[in-house]
Amino acid sequence: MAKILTSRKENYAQWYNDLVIKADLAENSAVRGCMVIKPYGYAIWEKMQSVLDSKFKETGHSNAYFPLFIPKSFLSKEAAHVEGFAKECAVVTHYRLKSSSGGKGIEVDETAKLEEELIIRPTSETIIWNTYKNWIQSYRDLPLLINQWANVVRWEMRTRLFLRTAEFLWQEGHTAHATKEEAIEETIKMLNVYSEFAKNWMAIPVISGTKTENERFAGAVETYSIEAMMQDGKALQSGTSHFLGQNFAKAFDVTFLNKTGKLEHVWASSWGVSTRLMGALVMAHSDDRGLVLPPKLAPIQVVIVPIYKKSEELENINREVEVIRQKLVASGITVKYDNRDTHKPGWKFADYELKGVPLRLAVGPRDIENKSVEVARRDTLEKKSYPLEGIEETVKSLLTEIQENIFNKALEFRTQNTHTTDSYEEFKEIIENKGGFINAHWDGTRETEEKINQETKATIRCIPLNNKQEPGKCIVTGKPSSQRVLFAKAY
RNA sequence: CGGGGUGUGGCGCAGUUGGCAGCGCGCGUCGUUCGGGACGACGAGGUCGGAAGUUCGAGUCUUCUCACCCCGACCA
Repeated sequence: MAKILTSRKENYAQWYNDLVIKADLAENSAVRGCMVIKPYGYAIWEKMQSVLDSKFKETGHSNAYFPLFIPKSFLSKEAAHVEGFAKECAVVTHYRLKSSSGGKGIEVDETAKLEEELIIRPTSETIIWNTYKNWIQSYRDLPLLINQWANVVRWEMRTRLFLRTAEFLWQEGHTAHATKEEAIEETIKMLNVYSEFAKNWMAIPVISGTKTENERFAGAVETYSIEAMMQDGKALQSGTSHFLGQNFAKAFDVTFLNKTGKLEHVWASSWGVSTRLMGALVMAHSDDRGLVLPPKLAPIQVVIVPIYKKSEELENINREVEVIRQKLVASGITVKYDNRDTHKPGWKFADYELKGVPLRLAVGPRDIENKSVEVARRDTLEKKSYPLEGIEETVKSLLTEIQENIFNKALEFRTQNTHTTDSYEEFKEIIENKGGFINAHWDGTRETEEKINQETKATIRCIPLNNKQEPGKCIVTGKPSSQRVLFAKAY
């Protein structure tokens, strides 16, 4: 087999890059830091979108759309928020071009300067809260449960396909509530939507928790996240949900009359997942031969490849496969029959493995003879013949099995790479040599977290929800601690 | 923003002392092949990132410039 991917062992980062490009998920564009998401990659994103979108609808949310541009003055209304995003904003300053004086090319027309500059949204809290001000007057207008699917821009210094790009796609939910309790409940409810999605659809186990002050969203009172472990032991924050308190309501003066006729500021949440999930999906399951996709998110769940010598044989196989295909489609399975005669079977095998198609059926003269089909699993690379009779049931249960298997593999990997220690020396040694997650005691201060970060590159990923309360001593300062927190190097 | 590197057919690269722009993959046509990335023959495709300079002559030397990549600080 021609080796086309760098192996994970050789260079994990390179493997990831190779894979994203070779599997046709995305490529770098002519614009620095911005990627082109290719049809195959976008198909996966669309599946994620469609599942999440229906979950948002089920939990009572409606979609809407707010502008890409945010007046500069809006961004500065919430102090922490502007502080957090100021360094990575793209700014629109002019609205017209003109022909260059030299004759060729165009240049900015300096006479067309905007009175107020526009920020390309790094997130939409400000424009949305400015709008909510007009939508909310009474407790009867609450809760307000809105989501938007959009692109945002954060001018990142260094970018990586899907994991960190200057422009990325995401959804951002923005809700307004009458009480603090309700807003917190919403924040956690959506965090749970994310964690269930990660587990049940992406087949990635995640740890839900709260962020420390250092890692908190700019403008939030509390940030919750789901953290996943990648195959190199690093953590990937895969979704966030923020309890915003009354910060934005106060900044944008969003008030409502409660039942007793008293004017109050509303309580808020915001939550989002992005195309970064694509990166998580790639890095959680894939191997040196290519992508491994969970059946529930695979654009093609089953590919059928005909094996033949002469064209009469192909006609025969075509007829046979059409029957199989219809049975599978009737069972709700996404099937592709690839009978292109421009590529050989071996080439197709390798290509669909690279693209992570969960199951591959091969149908040749031998199979027709034996009334069987050769089925190859992408996750285990196992090949086996199954009777044609009842193939749709076989495929269905294999797909279920693959979905479970890759989740279990990811869970097993995480378990094996999660450590517990009470010694800072050991902590350093683990981070340095083994990687993975570490549960350790921490005194709760920003200083200690920063010290650990500087000395080891590890950060506190989260304080897990429903964490076991367990008195101990901070691994650095020895000060008392009531629980262990989750440390790891992160993307 | 600091450090390092690279720009030559679609992609990956070679190009010696300055002397006819090459190789592999891919692409096209034809034939033989087809149960794990087939092979042969023929063929198409490049103002060598850009500008200026040195020279009889520049992919190669000089100056300037642009772009991208990698490593760090920052970040979902």
